[in-house]
Amino acid sequence: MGKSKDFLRRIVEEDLRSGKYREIVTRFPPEPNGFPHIGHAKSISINFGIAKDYDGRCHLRMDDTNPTTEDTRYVEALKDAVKWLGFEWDNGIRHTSDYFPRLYEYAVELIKMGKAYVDSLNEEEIREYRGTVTSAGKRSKYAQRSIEENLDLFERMKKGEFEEGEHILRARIDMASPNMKMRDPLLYRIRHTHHYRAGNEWAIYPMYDFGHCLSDYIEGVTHSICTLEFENNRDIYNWVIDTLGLPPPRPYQHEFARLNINYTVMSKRKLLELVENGVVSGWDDPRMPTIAGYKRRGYTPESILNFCEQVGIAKANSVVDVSQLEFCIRDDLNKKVPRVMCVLDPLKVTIENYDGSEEIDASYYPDDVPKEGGRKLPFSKEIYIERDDFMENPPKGYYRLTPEQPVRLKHAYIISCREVVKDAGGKIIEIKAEYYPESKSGSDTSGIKVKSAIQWVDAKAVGAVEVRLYDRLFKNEAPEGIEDINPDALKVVKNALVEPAVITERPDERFQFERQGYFYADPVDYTDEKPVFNKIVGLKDSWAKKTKAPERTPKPQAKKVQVDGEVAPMSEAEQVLFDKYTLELKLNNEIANTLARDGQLSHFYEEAISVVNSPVSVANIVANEVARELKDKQAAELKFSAKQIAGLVEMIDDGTISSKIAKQVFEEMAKSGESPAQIVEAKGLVQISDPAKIEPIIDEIIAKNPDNVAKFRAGNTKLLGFFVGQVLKTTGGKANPKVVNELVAEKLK
RNA sequence: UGGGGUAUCGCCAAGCGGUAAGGCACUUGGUUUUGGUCCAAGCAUUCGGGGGUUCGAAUCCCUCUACCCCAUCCA
Repeated sequence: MGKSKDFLRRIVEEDLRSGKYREIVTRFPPEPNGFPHIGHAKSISINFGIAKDYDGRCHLRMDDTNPTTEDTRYVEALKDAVKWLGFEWDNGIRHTSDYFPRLYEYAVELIKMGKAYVDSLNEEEIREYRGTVTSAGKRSKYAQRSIEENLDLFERMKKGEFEEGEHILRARIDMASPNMKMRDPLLYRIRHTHHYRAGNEWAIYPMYDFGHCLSDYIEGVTHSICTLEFENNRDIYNWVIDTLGLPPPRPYQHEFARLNINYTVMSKRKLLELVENGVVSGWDDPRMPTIAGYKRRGYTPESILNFCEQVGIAKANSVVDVSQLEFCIRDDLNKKVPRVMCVLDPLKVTIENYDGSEEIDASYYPDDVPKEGGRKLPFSKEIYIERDDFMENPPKGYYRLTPEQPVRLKHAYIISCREVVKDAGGKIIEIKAEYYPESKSGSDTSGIKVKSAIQWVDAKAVGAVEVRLYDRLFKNEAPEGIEDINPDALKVVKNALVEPAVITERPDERFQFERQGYFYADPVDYTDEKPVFNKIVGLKDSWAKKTKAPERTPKPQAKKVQVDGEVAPMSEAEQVLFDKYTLELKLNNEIANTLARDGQLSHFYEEAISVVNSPVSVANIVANEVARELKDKQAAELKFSAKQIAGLVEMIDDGTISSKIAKQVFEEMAKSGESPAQIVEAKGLVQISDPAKIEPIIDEIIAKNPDNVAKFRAGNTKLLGFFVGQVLKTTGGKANPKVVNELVAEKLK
């Protein structure tokens, strides 16, 4: 039952198994031009996670090739993020800028090979010359320059003799490539800018496509994992390494889908916009999807990592529901943090029959959290409860305090409402209540049944704190930018009332405020004089769900109509073939169509039927199996011949082998080029059709799977396949499936 | 429009010719001094559509459709 591995880990395992690499080296290569967000966390979790899983190493490398946008402040944020998530990078932080000298040498080498040239077109011309996605580009006249001239120019570019934009180094690949990225990509540009690390030493800086692959190579990276939008860049990645002829081991690039979450934005540009426009208080605003933001909000590294694991790694663009993230943090905090009481919107309750005061022992943790610890709760005549824990005219199903319904004060006594005091405007300002002395929590002999227990705080022993209630930053599921900001994403409660132990004992930094949610002592603004708590996430609230109208209406959304496009008409020659196949050879339309439209296939087919007179069987194999092999190969590259296919068909037709075995034989043939008869002989693949041989096997399988037999008899006919499959498996695929099918159906009746 | 990708439940996501995993969300019911947690049950006769091959297809073949990426001297 081994848990299924993601496709990257599968590749890594295969590379290890095949001996391609002895040790796995990955890297997390951010550009230090912004704060890392939860999408980076996914990348960190993948790269460091894989290195950890396979006993390899993971490097942290600043991909700092663009001096105009990068800054050391972001480097720090990146380092913090990785550390906070609990990972250690191998042997010091690395920088692409460390490799500038070596990168320069590689570029020179490319020039010497005639594979790179200095172009002097201006920016606009370069764009024009590149062509469009549907039309080829044309090469610059400067591509004619001699190697010597290129060398000289490039060196002078490096020395800073030219203005920005005057010259540029390009690879000489193919200006007509269908892959736009391969149309003589830019390798080095001139930048007279101070680099935050390299200073003013360089006047030229490598482009991503040149610097990245080589940095990976230099570091001995084996698996260069990046996001989907770099798929087109993979060709350059390989081109650079290949044409430089770098000795193995060399890295290979693999792409996965970046993380998206609804109700949030994930691009550095949009995040920067929020910061610069003051929509949020900074990169670490608790509403930001940055790692710094989540950290300040109170998320734990464990919850983020767990989230990354839950969403998985695949190649399909997707948008994860934010509720998945919220689940992860609740799930983590539920088993970790102390429960305390805090009243956000206080309503005074005077317990008229209570005098004096007492301290009540209360555990920090509910019974289902196996942790020790507790505190004293001061209790007296005057307390505060949450305003919405009392209703004068409650709806059906309301469990809390009403004029008719008593309620328990969590950890303390049961109270009943005796009188509702209102101000001139009719607003309730106080409840006068009665308590039951014998109802004390833990020694309740009152026999009174209550529907719920609510949080409260003692009026005299209360601490006023600031509580910041955060909600999702955007009101739209797929926000564009500032116009979609949720105006209620932050509500500040200036004077929330919290029980004293939270502040005096500080048993933790994170708390569950009972019945409300999880909260975090703000690491920046919290002081003893003015404690500040951030709401991390609310508790699940099935009452609120029932009360409020469903906010996301199911939206029936009529089934999308599938439009069927036009099929390109056949050429005359194809039509002639098609007619011949259907009319003369009695092929069905689909097979005839497939064959007739593909020159290679029809050719192959004609050759095969000239050997064996079985047009339909041959057609089936050619149109299905041979077509697969011919997808990314030329007919000349095939290891097998039409004649061999004919031989295979003969064996099917005379019953020597079943079509299932035929597939197996075909695969072997495609790989080794041996004749079908040889393969059948060597592997003993002759089919077993004798019921006397098959029946005992069926009996055995039936005996071994009584559950499935019962299910089958109860009407789950799909299970027929299961039994047939089992029989085929035990016979190594040799049992005649038709016979097996009949026998199994018979026996299970 | 050329090229490169991707389509499995409301949202993620396994699956690689033989019984459609799992998580989130949702819906019931039970436990509960948190309307939390926990527990039990229910959630895809069907895998973007249509054909074909096969005893058997989400998986193989053909074809159509939809969406994403590429024409920064960004990464």
